Amino acid sequence: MQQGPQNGSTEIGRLRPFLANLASHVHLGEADLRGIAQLVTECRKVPQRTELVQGKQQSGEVQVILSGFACRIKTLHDRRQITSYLIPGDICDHRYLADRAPDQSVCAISAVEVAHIPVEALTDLCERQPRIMRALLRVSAIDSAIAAEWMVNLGLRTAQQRVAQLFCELYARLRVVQLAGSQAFDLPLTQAELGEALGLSTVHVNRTLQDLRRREVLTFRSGRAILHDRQKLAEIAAFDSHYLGLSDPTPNEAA
Amino acid sequence: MQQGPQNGSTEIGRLRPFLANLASHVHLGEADLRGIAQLVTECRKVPQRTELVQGKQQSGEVQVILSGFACRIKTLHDRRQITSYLIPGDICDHRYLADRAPDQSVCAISAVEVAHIPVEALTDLCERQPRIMRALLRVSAIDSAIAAEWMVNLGLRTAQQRVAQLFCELYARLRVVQLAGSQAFDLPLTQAELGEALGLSTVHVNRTLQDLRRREVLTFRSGRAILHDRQKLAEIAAFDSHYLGLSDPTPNEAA
DNA sequence: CGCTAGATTGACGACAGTCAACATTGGTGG
DNA sequence: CCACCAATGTTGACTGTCGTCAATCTAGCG
Repeated sequence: MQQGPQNGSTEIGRLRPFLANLASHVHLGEADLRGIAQLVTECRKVPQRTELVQGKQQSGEVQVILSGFACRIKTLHDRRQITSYLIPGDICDHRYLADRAPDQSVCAISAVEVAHIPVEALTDLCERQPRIMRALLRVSAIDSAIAAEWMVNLGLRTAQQRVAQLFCELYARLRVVQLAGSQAFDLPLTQAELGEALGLSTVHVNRTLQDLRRREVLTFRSGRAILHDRQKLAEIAAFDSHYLGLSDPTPNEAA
Repeated sequence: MQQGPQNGSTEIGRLRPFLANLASHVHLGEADLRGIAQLVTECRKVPQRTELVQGKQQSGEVQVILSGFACRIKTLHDRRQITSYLIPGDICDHRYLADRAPDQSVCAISAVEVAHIPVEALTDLCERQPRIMRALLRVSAIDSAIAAEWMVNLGLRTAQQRVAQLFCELYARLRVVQLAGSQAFDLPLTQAELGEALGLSTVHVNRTLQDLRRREVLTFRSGRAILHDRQKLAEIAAFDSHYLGLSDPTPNEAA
């Protein structure tokens, strides 16, 4: 069933977040999953705070996060804007779809495991299995939808609402890959890194978090988020999960 | 050479902005252009301030802007965030790539002409002509890159810089479709609409524009922008056109 | 035990929002 | 041709959210 130490069903285990992510959009069979798993040429561990993908560089590979957290970053002068958080199951960048490199870099926030998949092999597979193609395009579309929601965040929400929105989003996304409990999840971010995503200063993030904590809505401490009152949190954020394209709330397959 | 009153080479003329847009990323031959033009089933005129695409609705067609300006919009409570401006040659939304509707609506800013292309026909063409597929994916990738740049705008630029950035971007994009002169272009936006894109209040947009005018960098008045000092404007914005993926500065074909 | 990264606090200032009045423009109809 | 109207642009006064700076606290770690 496998072709070497790197391929086959053992890979399915490691790739689970990615497969779960894809399967949450388009139904994929055993064969599809195995097909994808076999494309993985390399799994590597990357230490905290390392660049996974460089800004203007071209590579023939797609990188998929298997464990840990990363983010896409754009830099202006010497300040950074985090344009998205990448969680297990996410594709580092979708530039592989178009053969040109946009100007974002991807940076590991925690220690991260990534799988490499050669673009060509993936393209071939997509041609044979349109369902897989569709799943990948869906993932990419949702990526854009998240970007749009973040613009709303930056453009018209207050600090409170921004923080609340982000935690609602991350909760929903982490649920998909089974990395969130019913009201808590691990999130190895510093307050500074939250600020870089939310367009807020570290100090203000701190105060906002304190306020939410005091009101017993959300506690975020030492890398762990506890959503005491998801209802209220969603209210504050005016959160509508629609944009995440989660049709089925909790896929149980392969759990 | 044509198959009816709606198809064939006459369409090439009207579709020129779209074709120029595609061709600026991937080289396309006469045959490709004709192939695309023949897919157009309908061209309609849409009055100012009309919704072109509704939020959560699915349609089997791609809509392309032929003339006029539009924008994508997300709404929070009763305030709007413009997530992108659409200019002639742009595709209203890329949801056709994934078979699921994100939650943005598209709204005509000025009177607009749009061409409709059935998704299926386009998909078929893409399969026969991978170059066209690649061009479409490139366009979609640049769309994402613009979104990321707007996040930088909202997240870490000041009002001045935001305005400057936006005008730099629009200038560059309008150049591609031959809608900008050497230092001026038409832009039928109100200051309020600028504010909705930039995350600024109308009043503040007004003051910022005044300041840029006073400093003889940029004049924006009654729907026309004049870039008196593009150099300085780009400096203020810290503008780097790289993200727009413009390899060749001024394509002259079919001009 | 001291070091460092991260979190927290306080004081202060500034950029941008809000409100409300007023001016200008362009379009419409008498 | 002018009067009127609505939409857009402009201005001033005031407010508030949030940024900056800098000091202090805390916890993990060698």
